[in-house]
Amino acid sequence: MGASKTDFFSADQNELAAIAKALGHPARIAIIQHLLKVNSCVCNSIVDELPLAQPTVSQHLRELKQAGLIQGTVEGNSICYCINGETWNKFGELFKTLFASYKQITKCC
Amino acid sequence: MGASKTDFFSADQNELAAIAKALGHPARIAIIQHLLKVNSCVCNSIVDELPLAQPTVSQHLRELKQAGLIQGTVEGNSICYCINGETWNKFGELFKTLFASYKQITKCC
DNA sequence: TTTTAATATTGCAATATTACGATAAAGATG
DNA sequence: CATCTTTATCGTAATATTGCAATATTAAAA
Repeated sequence: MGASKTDFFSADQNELAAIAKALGHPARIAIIQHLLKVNSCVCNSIVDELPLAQPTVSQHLRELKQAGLIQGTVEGNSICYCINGETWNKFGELFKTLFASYKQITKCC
Repeated sequence: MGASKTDFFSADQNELAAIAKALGHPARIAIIQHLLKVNSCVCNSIVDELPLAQPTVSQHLRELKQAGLIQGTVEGNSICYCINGETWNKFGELFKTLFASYKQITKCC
């Protein structure tokens, strides 16, 4: 019907899916890559980095924040964003585990 | 407008986003985890593993296939699915690189 | 050849996402 | 205080996703 049946999946599965979903848009990948590149808190500049209007960027930032991937701190009349190190590393482990749990199948139909 | 402005982002960013998007649903995470667990080709059983109707599962399988994460081979009157090892490892590297490129910030606003 | 089994496709309804103009909010600056 | 700057929120339109019943497809089995 349009709404995901999240109740029928494990918390684990829903969490992984939620992070992946948050990363599932090129604008949000671009934001993350920018924050990783400058490796510090960034105020103003994010909107200028993207080919999107300010309200749209603000919306993407909120989604990344809700997923726990980034954090924003009020600094005067602007807001500084950066990667949320704690959750970033935690999520990195989750994905690492997921991808690493594949054992090359030698024989397959 | 509803449609992502993919044209304005790099191929790199769109690819990462596309994989993340494919993994951005608990049912698809569940399918992937199941395939990783059994570590072989699986015909029939995927529908039974999920709390979803057969057409819905078929749709999720198609999305995972289109993203390149899994592959399906016709085997008699059924179809065997498994992780696509080549692309799986490639995507694993992409995510590993993304998550590893974070250097812990000691001082942040 | 009819039936059965497994999977895909179609069509549709409900909901979510994406994008942006307009506007609000909140602090800085003159 | 008036204004500017920066960011968030609201409202809304366009499009995408999710889910399933009904149906089609394909090959095995009887």
